[in-house]
Amino acid sequence: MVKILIIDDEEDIRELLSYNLKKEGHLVFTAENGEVGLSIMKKERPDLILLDVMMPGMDGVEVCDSIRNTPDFEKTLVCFLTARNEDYSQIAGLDAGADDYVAKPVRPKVLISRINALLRRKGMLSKVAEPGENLIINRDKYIVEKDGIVLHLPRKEFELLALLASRPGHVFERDVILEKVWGTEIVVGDRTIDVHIRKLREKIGDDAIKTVKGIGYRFVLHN
Amino acid sequence: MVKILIIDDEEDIRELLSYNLKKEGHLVFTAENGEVGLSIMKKERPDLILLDVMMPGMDGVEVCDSIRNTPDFEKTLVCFLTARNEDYSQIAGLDAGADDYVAKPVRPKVLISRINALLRRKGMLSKVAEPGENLIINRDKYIVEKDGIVLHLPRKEFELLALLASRPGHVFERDVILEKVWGTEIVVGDRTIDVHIRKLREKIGDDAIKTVKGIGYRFVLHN
DNA sequence: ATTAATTGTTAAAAAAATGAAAAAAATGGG
DNA sequence: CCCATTTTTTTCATTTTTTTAACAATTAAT
Repeated sequence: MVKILIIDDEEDIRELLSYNLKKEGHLVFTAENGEVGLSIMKKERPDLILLDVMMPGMDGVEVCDSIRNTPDFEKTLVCFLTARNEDYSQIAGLDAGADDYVAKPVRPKVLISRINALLRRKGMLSKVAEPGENLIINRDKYIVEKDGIVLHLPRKEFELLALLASRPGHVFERDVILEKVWGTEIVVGDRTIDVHIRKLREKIGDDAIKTVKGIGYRFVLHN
Repeated sequence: MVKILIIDDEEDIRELLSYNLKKEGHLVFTAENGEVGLSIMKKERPDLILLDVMMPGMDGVEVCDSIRNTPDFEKTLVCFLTARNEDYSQIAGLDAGADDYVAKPVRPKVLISRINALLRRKGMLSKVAEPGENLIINRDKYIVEKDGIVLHLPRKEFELLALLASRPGHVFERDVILEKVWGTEIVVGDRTIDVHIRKLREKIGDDAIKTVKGIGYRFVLHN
């Protein structure tokens, strides 16, 4: 389940989108303008915000700016709803930090596929568990299920595992891991990654994460 | 030989690209819209899809989303064909999971070099050995498959093999090898290359790498 | 065939990378 | 503020990779 906030001044749109997203199993909130939207955001902490660009009062770009400047919400996903020819918003909006666009008039199927793509890209829908597989990562609940047993991993361990598992088989280089999990700001020692890897191995088994000496680590399925 | 699917609504473009790609020795399929394209994709399982962004019906971003959502095709290479000023698509499209872009109007030579670069980057051109298919170098996973057996090569050996195999038949001079694999900074003795070559020969067979006395080494196909 | 240059082989040393354990520091909740 | 948990650092052991060095074998040219 993903929390989605719709900010649009047109009631019809809110209802249309809300209906379709709920049908997808998401939890939907709506707001009719930017101010209300921001306050709902702070209360409900949605994973994704659908934001109309053209609105009376604060327009979408301003709202997005505001979101990006609100501590704790810098990384909330924002998807603009934009009229097809609003070239301005398409460029300014990207600058404002939107993660995606959907052109109006919105076709529900398109929207849903775009939202799913976005969530998947951002690792919120990661399902590492195909049928025979044994590890489920639930980014929404911050939970990992290993053979049906629920594990509550600390944040760094969770992020690290989620990253590795996002592309099974792919070798993540140490500096990429550092960048993705720790960010470019924080500088941590050389052994920090190893320690977290070891803790993960303790918890999910030694075989899941392979070392590629000189390069980095790789997550592998089954076995 | 690489299987390429072209999805574009303009017949002229399809023909132009098709003609040029076939001349390169590729196997080409075409589709005039997204729906047809997706169905051909499922049947033919192309290695690469050239996808026009602006099309009536499903646009390129949607098609790409769909590709990324189709089990088994998540990693198919997608290259967008995009009008020069479609800024939006260039950014949203990368996010949508395209692997590269070529701006329209497409110049065949440019396209071909881009495609080759892309295939090489993604390790699809290092499928050295067409008939018999006995050596596959996968840069993403840092593994080498020799007759279906997966080899985990240490870093230097891998880099060395990848370099040599990147241009089968071409003789790499010793100093070029040193520069590409070791870099200009590091200075190593004269026997270092030999030792690595020897280890590679141990692992992938003596015939794969030929010595060219006084010059360097050459990687050869078959046998 | 002899020779000089180059490359192959091998084992061992050196360097690099990682694992492990424990302790210190930071964080967060009561 | 204190306690428990998480995260990072430190140190040392272990393993793997890379390089060196000594010598053998090969090659190309004379």
